[in-house]
Amino acid sequence: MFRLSRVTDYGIVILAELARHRPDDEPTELMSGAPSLNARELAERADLPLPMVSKVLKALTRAGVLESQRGTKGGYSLARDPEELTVSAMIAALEGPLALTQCSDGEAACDLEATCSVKSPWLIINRVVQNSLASITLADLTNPGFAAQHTPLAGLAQLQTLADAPAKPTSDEVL
Amino acid sequence: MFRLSRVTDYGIVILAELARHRPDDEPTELMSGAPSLNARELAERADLPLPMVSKVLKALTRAGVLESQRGTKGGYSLARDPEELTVSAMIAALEGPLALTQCSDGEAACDLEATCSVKSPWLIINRVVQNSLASITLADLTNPGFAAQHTPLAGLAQLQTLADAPAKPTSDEVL
DNA sequence: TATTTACGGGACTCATTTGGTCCTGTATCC
DNA sequence: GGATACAGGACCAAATGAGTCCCGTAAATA
Repeated sequence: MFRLSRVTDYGIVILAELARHRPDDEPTELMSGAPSLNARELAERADLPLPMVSKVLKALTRAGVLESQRGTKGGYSLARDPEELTVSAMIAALEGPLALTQCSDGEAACDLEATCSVKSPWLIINRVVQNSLASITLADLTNPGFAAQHTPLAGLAQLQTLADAPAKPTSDEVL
Repeated sequence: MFRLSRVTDYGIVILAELARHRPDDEPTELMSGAPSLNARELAERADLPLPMVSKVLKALTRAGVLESQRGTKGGYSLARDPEELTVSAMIAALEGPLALTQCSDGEAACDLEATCSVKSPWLIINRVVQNSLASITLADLTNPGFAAQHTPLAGLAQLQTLADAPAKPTSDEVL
């Protein structure tokens, strides 16, 4: 059905919560570096089951999107600024590299490769989608004004915007 | 893994075969309307198992992408010109409307709707992807020159092209 | 140092989806 | 009327996904 897994769906929600929590942090933590929330707090804020939230947080930490702190005052915090974390990077962290079809992920050439004439078009499509997702950041997701700029009928204007504002490169960019 | 099903993958290959078959058709069929290939012939050309090809063809016919003819000289033919069939229409025909997450397909509001702050961004992402896929047609997929224009590093140029050339609207456009 | 808290890395179960096949019915052509 | 080919399912095995749980380890505190 051409959709991403629920883990990724939850992950975006959780990351948005973390991004929203950054600015108005408790003063007592100001000197200890990045503010953080633990898994339980995030599960409550997002109203999601704690085990799933914990699972997602672990995956995001392993992917380098989050930083974790163990112990009594432990928790999770963003490894980068929300402006530098793209949607494509979030998806890649939680689902692996974007690849719409088997033959477009670079591995395991299918047995049709010699005669397959649609391979490169799929690669093109992959790239277009990838660029689209790389042009939206976590900061955009938590910016109330962002959605208002993109009404349902403004699709082409959105595309134009994407073309004018190149995607920010990230270290874990794929494809 | 953010990929589409194998049925869709096969479907694109099959549609490409049908599109490629159109121009140099046997003269004997010129007066009988659109040229056609039957399921067995398509399975052989695409080197795919016949039952799967048949399944895909039936789905494409039900979706209105193909027209079928029963009987001894039966087979399948494109319902429209390749220039008018977009990639997004093909995907929609085989997998249903594009919806990356549950909350973006318009149905069954999830129980987080009241507090969910990332819903509209997902809608935006959906639309951007949709527009990208709607800008590439079946004719592009079978045009050898098309892939050459889009080298792996020309992602942004591709986006610019999309913005300049608005997507062709189709009857089964979704979202 | 003992205890508590919280992350790390798994294994594990259950339900759903997917990939693939097959069978019966119906329309068409000769 | 017989052969061909599409229509529409049912059906099954394998893979995937969602979700839970357990045990180990690190950090802070009393």
